[in-house]
Amino acid sequence: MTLRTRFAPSPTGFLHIGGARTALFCWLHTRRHGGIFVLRIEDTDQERSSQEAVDVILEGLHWLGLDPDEGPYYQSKHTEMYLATAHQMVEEGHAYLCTCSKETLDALRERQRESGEKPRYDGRCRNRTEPVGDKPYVIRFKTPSEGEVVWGDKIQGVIRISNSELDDLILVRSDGSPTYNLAVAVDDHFMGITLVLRGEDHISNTPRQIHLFRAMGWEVPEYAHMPLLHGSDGAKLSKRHGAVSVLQYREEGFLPSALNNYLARLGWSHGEQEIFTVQELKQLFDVKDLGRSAAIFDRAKLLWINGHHIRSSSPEQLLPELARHLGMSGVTPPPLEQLAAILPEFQSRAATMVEMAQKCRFLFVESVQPYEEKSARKHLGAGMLEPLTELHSILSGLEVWSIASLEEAFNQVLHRFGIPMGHLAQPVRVVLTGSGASPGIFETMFMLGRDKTLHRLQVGVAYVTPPPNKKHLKKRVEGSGEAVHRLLRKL
RNA sequence: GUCCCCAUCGUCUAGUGGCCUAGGACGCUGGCCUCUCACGCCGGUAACACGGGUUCGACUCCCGUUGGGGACGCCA
Repeated sequence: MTLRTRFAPSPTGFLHIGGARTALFCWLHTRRHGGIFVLRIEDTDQERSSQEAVDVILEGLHWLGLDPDEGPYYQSKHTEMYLATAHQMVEEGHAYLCTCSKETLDALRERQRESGEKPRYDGRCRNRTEPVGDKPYVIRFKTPSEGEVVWGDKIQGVIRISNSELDDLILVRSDGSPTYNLAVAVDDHFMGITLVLRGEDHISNTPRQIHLFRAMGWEVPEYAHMPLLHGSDGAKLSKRHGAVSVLQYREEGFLPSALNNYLARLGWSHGEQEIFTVQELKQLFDVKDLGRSAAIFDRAKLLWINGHHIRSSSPEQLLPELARHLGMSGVTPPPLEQLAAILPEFQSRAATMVEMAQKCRFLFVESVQPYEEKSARKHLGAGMLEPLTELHSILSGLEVWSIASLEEAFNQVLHRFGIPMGHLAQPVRVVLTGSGASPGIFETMFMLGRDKTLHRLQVGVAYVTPPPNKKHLKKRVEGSGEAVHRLLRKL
């Protein structure tokens, strides 16, 4: 029998990182074993489900590359099938009609909790097979009162739950709609699911669903309950931790390959390997190798892995994202071919695509002023006037604008003033990029191009020119350059 | 409260009775490289929760304690 797994989110919110991990493990395990990955939308709760949520989940899965082989199926379209199953169970004596009101049940639970018992329905309607007048009723499953349910969980090992722990669960609500456990069992059966892989918060549902399978005489699938993902406080990931949509990670400049890599390493490992491509994961991942303890989400390591993937990605994979983030940071991104030329210089300098956009932004803006204050104070003293002027002069006369010629020009200035490399490179860097950190200075000048480099040097010269008194300045202004005009206006 | 699950460095993990004075990775940190920032390279920091067994020998097996998590809905 071919393996069939399913990922079954309920569309009551976005797909967060924990759900994404469940989907990833399901998908990877299925890829590894040549099975079918089914997507099923669990929208039996019409009140809380929404189409927007479905769309966002689909988009998130697609971004991660976890497209289903089948589906999405919608449970809301299978209502009749669920109800037919429930009625068959009533007919065959596996289920009954319960007319107890919510108030009655709340009171019952309250009493049980107080006396230290596990809250569960007491079965007072157990023999009812017909409605009582027009009194509203729900359909309940008649859980065996004796014995226990045992299954060999592919991750957790043998789990046994005593039937005395189980409630007579509601199959159909008083408004006639099916509930979760009924819908899941029916769908898992009719969709031919052979392996139910889900979070361990579903362990308590498993014996209930197994009971439904048995009552209907269906073959019970295999189960694998994976440990949950926890927030930094050690509790199940929730919105309180700022558990956000996986799409938020795209906005923050993470690569899907990196997110998959990181998520896969939470609860799973392969020797001492840390970096995996999706291809490798598809060949290596198996749920039987999963650990049994919960893992805490660690953004620092995600960042490191993301940096790794950025470094090992081809420009083609990165360019559209770089352009997108540049656009969002307010600069008009140049054509992709032009971006391709500069991208390699930034691959080793960014942990996220957002960071990369920030770091290469200086190439595309009109002005890099105001300079980063600390760097300017440190590197742009009055003493830089002559070296910068000299460099500008030599660069102006350069016939070929290349790394080699720029280096040669630099060396001339260095030699003439007898200063070390750092004493010229840093001031030039601040003047060209506005900050004290950038790719190599020759590469920076080369990428920036002749016009922008010369212009920014000129602006820099003006910046380091000691503030003269106005009279003196006015005299100089006659027939002098743009930069001085600007300086005058500033005074 | 009841039931279920878990327990190795701060975090992710390797470890399946002797190879462990516990290995790797992130982080933090010292250094190298160096025009800056990264990358890269070399080094350091830091853990078997506790108590009983079993055994010639326990991180590894068993029991208990403690701690953490999950589940107890006409939510999924």
